[in-house]
Amino acid sequence: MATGPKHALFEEFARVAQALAHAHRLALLEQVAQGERTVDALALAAGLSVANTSQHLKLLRAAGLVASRRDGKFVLYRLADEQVLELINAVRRVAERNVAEVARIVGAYFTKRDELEPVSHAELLERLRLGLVTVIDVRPRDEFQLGHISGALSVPLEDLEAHLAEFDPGQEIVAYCRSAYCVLSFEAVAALRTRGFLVRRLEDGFPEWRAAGLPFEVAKTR
Amino acid sequence: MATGPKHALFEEFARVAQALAHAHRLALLEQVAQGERTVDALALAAGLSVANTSQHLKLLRAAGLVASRRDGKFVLYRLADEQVLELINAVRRVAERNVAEVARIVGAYFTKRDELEPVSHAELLERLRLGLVTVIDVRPRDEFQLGHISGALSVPLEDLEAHLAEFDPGQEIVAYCRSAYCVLSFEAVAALRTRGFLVRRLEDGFPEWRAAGLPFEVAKTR
DNA sequence: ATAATATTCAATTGATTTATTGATTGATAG
DNA sequence: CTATCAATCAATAAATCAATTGAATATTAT
Repeated sequence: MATGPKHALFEEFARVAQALAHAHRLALLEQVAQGERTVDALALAAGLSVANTSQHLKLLRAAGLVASRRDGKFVLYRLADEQVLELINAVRRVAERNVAEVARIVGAYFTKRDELEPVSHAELLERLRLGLVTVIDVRPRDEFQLGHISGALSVPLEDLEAHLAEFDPGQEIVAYCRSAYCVLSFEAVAALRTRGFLVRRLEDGFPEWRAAGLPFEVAKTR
Repeated sequence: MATGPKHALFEEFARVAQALAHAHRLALLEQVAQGERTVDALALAAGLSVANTSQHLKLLRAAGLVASRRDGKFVLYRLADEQVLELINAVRRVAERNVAEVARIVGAYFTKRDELEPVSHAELLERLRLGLVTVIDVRPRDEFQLGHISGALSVPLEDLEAHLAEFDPGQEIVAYCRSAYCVLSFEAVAALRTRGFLVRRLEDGFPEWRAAGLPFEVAKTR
């Protein structure tokens, strides 16, 4: 049973899964999913050394999860395609449903801060169209500039205080971030609720919104 | 960046991916996806020692990919749920699209034997309803008995010769197997074509058919 | 109880993976 | 051409994983 085309394919599939099998690489993939980033920027965002980041990225590229191109002195990495986003979310869904420890972490850190249901893509799209919501992007500004939901305001979590005056207390706020469990949007929701705003989270992050073909904008080239 | 709930979740997601990251475990998952099997049966099917199989299964269970129950002396393993099937197929799709080596293997071993498009679920369902096709299940008989497409004939690949007389040369045959790249159905198609039959493969295996909620039957308890 | 069978566990060995360090390559600017 | 900066490579040590072996556990049949 150790030979034949089927086993050869399983070896390749295993290599793809292996590439996902490290917390740092999942963190890098989350970053890369926001848009093209340099190795340096990714290393900083993930809190890793540049050499280590480079090696993880190399492995991700060999597994077909990311692609890269050179732009002058920089090498820019991006997600290979949208199937990769689906794969990552498939892992997340299985872990949510079947791994007790995930339920425990989510229960302890996340749901208490966000008792209301998150907003779905469809609902946000409709309410945006009707002008009923303020959408805030709580990621760092450079990620906002790489791409954001059309009409969203850039309100990095650390600048939240400074933007409070801009929000209409009568209008609902929807906050979004990098992905389903990105902490920033949970923190933003908690902070705004204590100040009396009506605020909910988007069901998942910007990459999923873009992959769904919904309207987004890009600010600059870099 | 090495602490916090997000990192803890990534560690858990990585554990799920890690469970998929071995060819033997993917082979075991494919078997388990056909229906409940004993450790012994799985070890035999995968060509592994029982102890080794048991340890791989333990890891798969810890990652939430399979579940088990004891029935007398036996422990029966099954897929944890249908999300796991989706996860495995998400890995397969990414590998097909983005890993050159997969394209090479598929090209070399598979597509040459099966130049026609595979039959989709919807098409097979319709043609079955109209009585236009003979559906053959080319897996070993015990897998057929664990569950098969309603109306399918059990024609294990090694018994194919003996069943040739049963087939109506004027009617199209659709062969299916365990999964998208299960070799058996490719071999069956090749063998039947050389004998002049009109025959195609189903687009993927029995587990996907069942997960899609399409009609299937179970032969015996074991 | 005892034996037989199915599975799991524990300990070992060899292989693979990860992070670090420092050297090297590739590209640009002066 | 040289200096500089971004990224990669190479070598190493620590940690983890995989397969084997033999012992241990759980269940059934005698």
